[in-house]
Amino acid sequence: MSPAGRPRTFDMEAALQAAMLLFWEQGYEATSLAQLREATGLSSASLYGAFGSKEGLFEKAVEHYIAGPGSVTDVVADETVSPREAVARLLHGSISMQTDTSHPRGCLVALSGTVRAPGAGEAGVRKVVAARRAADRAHIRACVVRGVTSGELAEDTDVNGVTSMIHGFLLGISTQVCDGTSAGHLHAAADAVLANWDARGR
Amino acid sequence: MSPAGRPRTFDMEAALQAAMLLFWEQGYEATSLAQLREATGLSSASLYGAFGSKEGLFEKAVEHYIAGPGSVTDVVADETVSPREAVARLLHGSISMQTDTSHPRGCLVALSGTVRAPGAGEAGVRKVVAARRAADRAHIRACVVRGVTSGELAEDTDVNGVTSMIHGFLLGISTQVCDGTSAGHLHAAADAVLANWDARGR
DNA sequence: TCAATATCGGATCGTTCAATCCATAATTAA
DNA sequence: TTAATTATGGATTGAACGATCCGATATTGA
Repeated sequence: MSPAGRPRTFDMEAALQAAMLLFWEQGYEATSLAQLREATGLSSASLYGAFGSKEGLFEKAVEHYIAGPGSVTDVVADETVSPREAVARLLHGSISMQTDTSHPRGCLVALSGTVRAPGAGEAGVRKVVAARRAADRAHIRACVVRGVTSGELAEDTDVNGVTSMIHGFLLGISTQVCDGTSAGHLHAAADAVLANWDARGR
Repeated sequence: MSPAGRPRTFDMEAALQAAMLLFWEQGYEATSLAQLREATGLSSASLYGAFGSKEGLFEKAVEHYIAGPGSVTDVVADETVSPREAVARLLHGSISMQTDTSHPRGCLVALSGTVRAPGAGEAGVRKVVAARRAADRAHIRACVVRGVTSGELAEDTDVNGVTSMIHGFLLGISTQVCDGTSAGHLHAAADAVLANWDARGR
């Protein structure tokens, strides 16, 4: 049943897509409501009626990102493939997505909310992206654990160490892409990380 | 010979230190001039007289950072030590510095200027930190090349790939530290990267 | 048919932003 | 001394900020 009141006329998906691209390109702080209004074609009233605040819009835009381009990292949570294969797809897939020229460079989740600002709104911005980063890390760690139990990795493998190595490289991809490092070099780097995985087999 | 005119009464080093800590903690965009005025104890006139603009102050603060805490990465440019040793000191030194609780977490250079903003000032902010990142990368690459020529690394080593792996991990340290990853896990991760280096020997 | 509800465009809110101006003070060069 | 130059504190600028208000409009449930 439709809710009472005048129905919304704008396309929510299109608005979130436009907002996502803007936040992705410029970051949360540097993106103004005036820009968001122009990009989405919405008035302040519509924007605030639908999302409550700039921070609320950012959260929804991040969710849209995670469901869209950011979904490339979902493969690492797939336990039906071997842990090495999952990590390989995670790294190579992330590189391909982040260097795709049809949208802004890098990863919105990796680049946002990495500094602490005093405003209350900042904490919320930080929380939503940090949560996704923590989830990715947890999935990587689960892969490493699976690798050890399956025998792909040595028994004495430092799980947290290998996890931090892979996750660190993953996070560093974004900055490198922003600085212009080529996809080819990054794919080779991912192979180097995976070679490390192989070298740790018993 | 002293320059003509009324001499400056404030401590330039102290002012840059205060500004550096603020930019480090909050990032360029989220740091306001009012905060910078309070932290440095200077008036707008003194600030603008000495640095010209917020962007100019940021550039000087970054130089102060590079000469101070950021100097830990200088070791990778030291050609008197073996390339593996240089990379080892780079990674472990960076982790120790970034997790030191006597100052903000992470690396100011790695966390700043990773997004493109439309304003003209943004380009300048981006330039100064991106230049340092490029320099670090070049030094890492030189180490990898030295490793190949010295025989530490195999002749068929993908130089750009290994460089991107090491640099990517280095850049990713900052985000991990901001998210609370422990120094211990990161040191173990650095060892994993270095183990990769060793495994690539011929 | 009508009250209640929710969205719309657009004007507008008070605040904060980076930056500038001004009168005064302190120094050097002539 | 005097003129030129630079730094100082403090008031102030116009613009941009995020957010809200308002009258008009469109829909639902009674």
